[in-house]
Amino acid sequence: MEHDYKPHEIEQKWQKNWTKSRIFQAEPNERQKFFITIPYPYLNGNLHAGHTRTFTIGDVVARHKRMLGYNVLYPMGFHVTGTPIVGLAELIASRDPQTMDVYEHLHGIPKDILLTLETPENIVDYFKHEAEKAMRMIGYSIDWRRKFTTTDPTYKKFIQWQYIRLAEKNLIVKGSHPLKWCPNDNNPVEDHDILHGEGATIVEYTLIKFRYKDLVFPCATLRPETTYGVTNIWVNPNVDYLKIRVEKNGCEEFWVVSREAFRKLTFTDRKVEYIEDIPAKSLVGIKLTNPITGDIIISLPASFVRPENGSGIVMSVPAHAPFDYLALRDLYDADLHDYGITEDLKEIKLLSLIKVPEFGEFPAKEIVESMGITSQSDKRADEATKIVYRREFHGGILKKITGKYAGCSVSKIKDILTRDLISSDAGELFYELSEPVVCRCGTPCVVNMVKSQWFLNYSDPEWKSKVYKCLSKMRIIPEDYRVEFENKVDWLKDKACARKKGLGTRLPLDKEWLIESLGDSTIYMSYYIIAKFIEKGALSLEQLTLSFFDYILLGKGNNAAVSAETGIESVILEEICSDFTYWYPVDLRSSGKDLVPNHLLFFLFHHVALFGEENWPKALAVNGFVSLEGQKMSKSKGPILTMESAVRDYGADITRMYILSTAEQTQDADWHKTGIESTRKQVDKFYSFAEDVIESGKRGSISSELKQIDRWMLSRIQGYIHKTNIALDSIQTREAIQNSFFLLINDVKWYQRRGGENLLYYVLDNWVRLLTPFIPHICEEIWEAMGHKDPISLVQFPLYNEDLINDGAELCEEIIKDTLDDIEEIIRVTKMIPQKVHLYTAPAWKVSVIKKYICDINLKAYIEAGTFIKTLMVNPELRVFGKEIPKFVQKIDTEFKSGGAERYEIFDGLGLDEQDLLKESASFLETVICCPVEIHSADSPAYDPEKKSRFAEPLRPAIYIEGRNRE
RNA sequence: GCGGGAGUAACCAAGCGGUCAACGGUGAACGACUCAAGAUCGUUUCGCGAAGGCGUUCAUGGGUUCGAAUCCCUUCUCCCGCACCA
Repeated sequence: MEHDYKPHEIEQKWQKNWTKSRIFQAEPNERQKFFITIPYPYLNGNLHAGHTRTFTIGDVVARHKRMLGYNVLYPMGFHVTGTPIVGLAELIASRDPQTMDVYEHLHGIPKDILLTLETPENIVDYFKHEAEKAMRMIGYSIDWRRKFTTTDPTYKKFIQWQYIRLAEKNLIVKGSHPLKWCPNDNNPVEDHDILHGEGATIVEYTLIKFRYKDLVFPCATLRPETTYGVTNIWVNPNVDYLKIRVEKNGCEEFWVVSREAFRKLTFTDRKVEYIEDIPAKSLVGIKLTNPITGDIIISLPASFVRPENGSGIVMSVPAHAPFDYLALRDLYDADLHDYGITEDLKEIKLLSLIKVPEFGEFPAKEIVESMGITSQSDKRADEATKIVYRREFHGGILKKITGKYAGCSVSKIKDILTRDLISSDAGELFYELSEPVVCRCGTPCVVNMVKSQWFLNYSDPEWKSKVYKCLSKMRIIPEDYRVEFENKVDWLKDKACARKKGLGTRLPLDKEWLIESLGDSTIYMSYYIIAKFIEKGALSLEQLTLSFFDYILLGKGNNAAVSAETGIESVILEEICSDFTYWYPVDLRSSGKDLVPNHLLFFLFHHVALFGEENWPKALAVNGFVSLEGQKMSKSKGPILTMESAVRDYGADITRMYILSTAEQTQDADWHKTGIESTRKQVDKFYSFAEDVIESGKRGSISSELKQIDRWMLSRIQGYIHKTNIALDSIQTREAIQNSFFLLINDVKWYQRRGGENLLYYVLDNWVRLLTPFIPHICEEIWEAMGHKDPISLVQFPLYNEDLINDGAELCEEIIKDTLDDIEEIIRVTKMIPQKVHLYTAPAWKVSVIKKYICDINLKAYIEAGTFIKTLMVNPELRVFGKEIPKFVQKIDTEFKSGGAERYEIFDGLGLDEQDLLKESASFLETVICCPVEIHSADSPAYDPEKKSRFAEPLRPAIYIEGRNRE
């Protein structure tokens, strides 16, 4: 063992050693297996601090389980399908300045190599080597024989099998899908292509088709149920309206909409054609038919109607919509003869259709009146609308007027009603952006209905219910994420699963399309098992037939038939099959929390769809992100810290320990230079401790005679072993490092300070094993220096041994430490230089009061202080102290009632005299405070000039310090 | 808007009904060692205190409780996701 800790030398040595000895190459055996996977990285850049956190968590769990005796498989592959790598190749080919800068300086790619990364293939080739190199440099215990890349022809065979089988189960369907669209670029827009409107979403409206003669007046609404309460419709006299021809599913209709609405409709799944302009004025005052009630209603003018929203025509529900009520009220006294309206609008009856506890019959009217809103241009009308809508949505029940829907809650009716409206041709669906979106090219975006897309049918209720079932049986770490997963399963809708651009596998049902890249990474954990055989050349591309995968993954068919069909030797086939049976299912999939609503969800969906329940995954874990000095990382724009550069600068062990100690579980971690620097010092301390212990040559053991401090150390280390194991089991890496490192190192310091040395070797022996999952290289080095031949990576992890827990020893140390702290506090406060310290143990009467109290409370569970005092006074020996007893009882009463009695019981059980304890420790106290210490009993103090002994209490000696003033 | 989460001492960050003036780590100050520096070790780091104590704290304002950083409600602030993108 070298005198100075040189991380890189040690790390290279052990990495070579591990590779050579193949100790992380996992093969089935008689031991229990543990199959842990982490999502493989997407290779459009080097691995960074975020990967470092997630993958290191995986490695720590893998190493911990391995040391607990499990047969652990921790494999890794590379994800390259999809568009970003293609995009990156284009950017590099065109020498985009920002890209060149970020990839050269932050990803650390040498300029001459960077210039060659002009094709996706070169990029994949380069980064997969870099990624493997980085993961080897940081010491992950990965079985590298199983690596693969998602563009491997063999992998594509696997994915095709997956999609053929999904299609057979009718989980892949063809349909239309609304997309944010730039009409100028004629392309979908993603958030990074947008000038403004990033937050915009696509909102599904229902168009209610009011009719007038042969014309349709569509009104867009989010609340189709309110159609039952429509009293009129609104048109804005200052807006341009058009008559258009609309064709959908072969049916032709003529609609009246605003000019803006016409433009939007051209992008929907309808054929539309301009016929003529219609003067707005001619639309006011006409009588239309409500398509679901058959009521005849009038059209009225309103200024709040905006041509760009919906169709530019609005249906009016004055009982429930404040704007409608206001607009109607504004017209009560207006002269509408111009429009040919002669009716008295006050005659229009408000129609109430929702019952809601907070309001009476006409919520809109009530709120407008109570808020004192004056007109439709009042700014508070928006607020009133929100309030009414929210109340009605959450607590509203439909009234009788809604016919067969009466009694339904408003929050549940929308989908049902919409479906009914569509089937009766009273309504249609219409998608609109929640806020204006402008493309980078300056063009306002629209919603475009893309036709004939391939979808994964995630909204299938049966499929979902299987996922719920799977979730309910799974362990979710941390448990609070379970709700999140359940919500997301609920929220997931059908998802387009094919694309035209990028790298990937062709969709078997339609070779025009490529399988979308989130869909080709859902069950690949099973492929790791096959990959080993492909890597060693036991399987050729042609042999990977559908029946091969059926046989291996689903257990369908039989060996002889598959062997005959594929030409794979029967023995090999059997081996692959039994490997799969042994390793599957996945025992733990651990990932960053960003993958919860996508990858992890799909991982579950595809598993439950294809595999039998016995092969459904067992556990999911999620962890937080990593930021750099408070800044969010970005692969394409920086800042970024690569795994390799962190390891190069600080070493693997230090990087590993730092990234896992700085934040817990789903908390985000912030990478600070000062933080990792201090970790370096900490690891260094551990190294020198180990070195000192080894060099001293002393190997005391726990079977030799133990002193108080030894028993204390023994007990403490057991506590940390216990907590570390528990923490690692629930992937609380910070908690695990706190216990196995920081708290333990502090105790070791105290142990040595108190003169402990007998157990130093024992401590090291446990400690080094405890830390191996986190900092494996340095631990191997120390383990070897301790004289062991076998790698520590395969040695038994320390297990909790309750027999070594010694509450008494811990209590005694606590008394000493507290006494020392008290003495030091007095010295500090009085600013004196101590000449002599006198300690007084408690008088016998206080001890007997406490004993009596404990005895009584054990009998009765509750003690009333006054009664207790009376029973004490009966005893003549105690009666002598009658004056002091009430005060003392009061004190212990409050203390004990909040659970403070335990310490006394423990001490009592020791059969130890406090005098002896203090006398034993006196010499220690003397060295720390640099003056003599004398122990007295408060019962008969030889020296007590200031009567301090009266403060003595059991487990808390009184203190009197003689000192001189500081000059 | 919807859904999830967070606000703790100089900073990072645990705690999530009594053991809490609140783990641990940074940073800072002082002391020990040293010719000195670094490393290391010790002490302190909310306020007051020449006796181990007292007082005021865990975003905010209320409430529940014998007892709240911890439970419930109000308000404020911040972060994340909302999709066809990995």
